[in-house]
Amino acid sequence: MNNRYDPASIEPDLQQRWEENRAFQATEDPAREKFYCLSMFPYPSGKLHMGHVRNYTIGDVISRYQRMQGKNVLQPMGWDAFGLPAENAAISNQVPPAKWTYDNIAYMKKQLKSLGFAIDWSRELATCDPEYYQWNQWFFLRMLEKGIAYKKTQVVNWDPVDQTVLANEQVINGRGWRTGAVVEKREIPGYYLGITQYNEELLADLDKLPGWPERVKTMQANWIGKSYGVRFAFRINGVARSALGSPPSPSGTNPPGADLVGRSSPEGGRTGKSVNKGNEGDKEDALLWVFTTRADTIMGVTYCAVAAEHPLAIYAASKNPELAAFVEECKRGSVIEADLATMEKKGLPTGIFVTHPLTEEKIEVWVANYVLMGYGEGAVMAVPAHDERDFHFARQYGLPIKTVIAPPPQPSPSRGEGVGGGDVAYTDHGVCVNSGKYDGMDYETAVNAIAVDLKTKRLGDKQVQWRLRDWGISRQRYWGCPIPIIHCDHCGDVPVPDDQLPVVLPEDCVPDGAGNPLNKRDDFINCLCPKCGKSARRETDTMDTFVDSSWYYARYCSKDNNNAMVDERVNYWMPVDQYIGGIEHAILHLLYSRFWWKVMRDIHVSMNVPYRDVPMPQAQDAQERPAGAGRAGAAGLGLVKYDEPFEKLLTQGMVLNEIFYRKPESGRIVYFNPADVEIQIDAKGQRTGAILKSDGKPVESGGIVTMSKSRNNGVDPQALIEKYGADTARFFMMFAAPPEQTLEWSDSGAEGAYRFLKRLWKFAHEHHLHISTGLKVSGKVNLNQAHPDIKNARRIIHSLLEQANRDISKFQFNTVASAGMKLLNTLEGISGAAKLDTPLGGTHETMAINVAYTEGFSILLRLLSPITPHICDYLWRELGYGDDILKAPWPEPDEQALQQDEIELVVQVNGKVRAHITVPAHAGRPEIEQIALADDNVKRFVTPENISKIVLVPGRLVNIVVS
RNA sequence: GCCGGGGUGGCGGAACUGGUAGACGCGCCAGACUCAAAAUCUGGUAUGGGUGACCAUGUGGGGGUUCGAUUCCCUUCCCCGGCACCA
Repeated sequence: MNNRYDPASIEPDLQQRWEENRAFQATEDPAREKFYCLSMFPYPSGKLHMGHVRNYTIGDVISRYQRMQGKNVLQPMGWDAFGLPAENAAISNQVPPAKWTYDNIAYMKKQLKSLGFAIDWSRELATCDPEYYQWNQWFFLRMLEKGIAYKKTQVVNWDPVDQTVLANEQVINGRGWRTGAVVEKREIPGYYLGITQYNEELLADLDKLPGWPERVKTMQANWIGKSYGVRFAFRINGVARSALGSPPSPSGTNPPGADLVGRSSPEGGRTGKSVNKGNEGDKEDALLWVFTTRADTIMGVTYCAVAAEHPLAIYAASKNPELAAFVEECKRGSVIEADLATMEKKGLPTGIFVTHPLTEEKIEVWVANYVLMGYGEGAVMAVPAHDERDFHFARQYGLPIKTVIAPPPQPSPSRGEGVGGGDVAYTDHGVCVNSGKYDGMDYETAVNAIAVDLKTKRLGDKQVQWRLRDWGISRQRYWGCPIPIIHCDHCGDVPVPDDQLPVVLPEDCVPDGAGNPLNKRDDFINCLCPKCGKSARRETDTMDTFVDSSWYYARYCSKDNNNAMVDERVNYWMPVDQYIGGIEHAILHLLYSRFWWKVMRDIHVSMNVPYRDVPMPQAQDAQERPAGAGRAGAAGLGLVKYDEPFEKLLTQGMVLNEIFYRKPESGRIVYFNPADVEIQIDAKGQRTGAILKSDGKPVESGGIVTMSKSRNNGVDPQALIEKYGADTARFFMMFAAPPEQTLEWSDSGAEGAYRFLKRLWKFAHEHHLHISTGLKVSGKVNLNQAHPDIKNARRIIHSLLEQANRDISKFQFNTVASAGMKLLNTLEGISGAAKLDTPLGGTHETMAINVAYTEGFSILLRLLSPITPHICDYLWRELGYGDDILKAPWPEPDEQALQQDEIELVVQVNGKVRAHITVPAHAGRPEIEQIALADDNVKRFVTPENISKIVLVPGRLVNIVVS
């Protein structure tokens, strides 16, 4: 073998070998335990970044480890290929998004292959492929049939230049992130998915996910935002129900068509817990419904406030120009929640009064900008004494403040000043006062009593409120999955019939930046109405790309089946045993996926008849299918089993690097790539400054942050692979930090990883003969009777293995890598310690050394093989261990090797380490105490008289307590 | 404001269920090899004191429980992430 480690000469060969052997192609086998290891698929942005390398290395280490544990492992890969960057690239380069995307996929796939990931490429998919997105469309139509998908008109952010809806994240300081145009609020129609129909289950099932990080579950729970309270109504004096008309549905939490004023409970028919709708009939007073979590403060209501979009506000504005102007102003304001939080509280009285349902008092209704149309009822009861916002508003407009809650009887020592009226609202729970019959009740008692009273009057009841809104999936964008709807002047919105699917997106469009280019494609738009056959127009909106990523994990399981979305094989592989990806997807993608999966479980589709007559594609690899596979589920069953798609979740940390910059007197900050900066240090290695290599002048350090183009602190993985090879890149990524933590890039750290692999190679080269000799004579040697130095080295090796096995099962790969390094250090130490002379000496001692090398290095190679597969695979074969390390079993420690005759104990005096003693492994307490007390240094602190106690921790330490 | 996660050498990070704090690596210092440099190898490297064996201090600060605390409890400061006029 070559005496020099040259990754460039071995890695491509091994990758080719794995590919030729189809080493990582997964086949369903009910007899074997499966392990589905999934990393979040990348957006094909151009080239891999360090975050990808980290993500996929973590996944690959887990996959390869599980494989060596004997599991049937599936690790697929695909492309989240629809999305805005392709359109933006198309606009600046005048290339069709499809070409840009497919070129990027080709390049990135090459990069992934060069990293040696154990991926089953036969299952590769791209979401922009009609073979994939046809099922988005098909399933969307099923959702439409079941009422889970629906159309409604809602206020959204509208970019007037790009002529598209913007997500809230895409609006920066009230302007479009790309165009800089002032964003407008617009009411436009779109399709929505009823994720709120699943809010209860999405929340409750978080408890079924012990393998998910706590913080992700917390973030999802917060996002779903369940709160318990009371929903009740004020009678609106002198305003008839009919006067308020039929407003647009304000909130995603409500099913389409719900009536705002006196509408049904947001939980609607699902729970059957319908609240009294109040008095029916046009002549009756209309009702103003509000929701509160603090029904115990209901006696302290001094006004009501409604959102500008609330029908009552609109009604009042129609009679009052000043109010109308204010309502308009509010509507123009930002819809970003964070902005609202800091906005000044403004409001105007409507002149309309309502009747308090319990006190019959007259209460004035205000329009206030702090009330959100999208949450609850778009209207609140205001209790200034016990709510911060109401308090500020009341102060500003001189509205009355009525205290109805007093601090609880038990003195709470930490209460601040101003309790019970004064400069702040008292918002804690307490006891009702000034509340008539409710006086003296605590929070819970009061809420219950008030809810009962409201219910008796048929004006309210307890109610659960959710923060989660339905998921709007319409995008006025070209590069996405077309929504399969046809607009007909006679028949309305008509779903595209199954046998006309897929609605294929024209791939040759070059967007010009103004609106959706599909609107200019008559060949796409013009079609015939499936119902009446007259000419009609195709919907040009496309689906949110989060739709694509909501079920790709299921498609991998039956990727070659063009007749069904999923087939029986999905129930073999799913759920995903381990999902790995960035924390940035903690809410959206993971919540949407959980929702989509549950809908797949619940939608009962008869698949006895294929939806269209398409021949099954020839399976490229003639994969065997389990019996019964081929059609999704049996009639009357959901498409999939199981409640949750992802059993365990690992959220990897970001990859960071330092930023360097200069800020000229005038002008913009200039960032310099760390590769072009030289760090200056003093004699102790401490940092004194940094200079730019090119001009030798100082630059400022801006701290260590996520790698990004804008701050020019990225490191290209390609350069790393080319310089050191894939194994070094992988080793460094695993060694530098635990997977969930942030990882700071370090050039010298990568260099150190390379150095270690060179040493590993060198060791194999130097001890080639010893190892092959050891393999031949291993049966003839009992290592438990070898030289003490060898036994000692073996004990260290096996205890390192023990620790590494514990760590790898916890995904603590940094200490696994570290154990590998220690293992090599130990092996390198054997030769000196045992005075190795000739490798073929033939004495028992020499044979023992050879066998110890053979055993130790075999452990080392297998332990490291998930992290650095190339070098380990190569050396395994080269040294004669076997044909294929991929088929080798995972190493387990030898209990006998862990035994020792003598052990070292720590001797403490009053908890401070004073000596180290060596005692026989099975020494009893008297013997240990005697040896400990005989130690010279111990004697300096201990006299026989002052000993008050001796604590003995077996195998660890002796603590002598002296007075 | 609420909810999570963290504060350990010059740096990244170790420390199994309360039991030797700083493993492993980076950096730095010294030495070997070399005409020299790179590469490689050997030794050292928490801080302060001592020639040294050792001693004192030390895991953000303060307090507690314990024979013994990075680990458990209370309190406080700081950093990161998420949510936020949510009624």
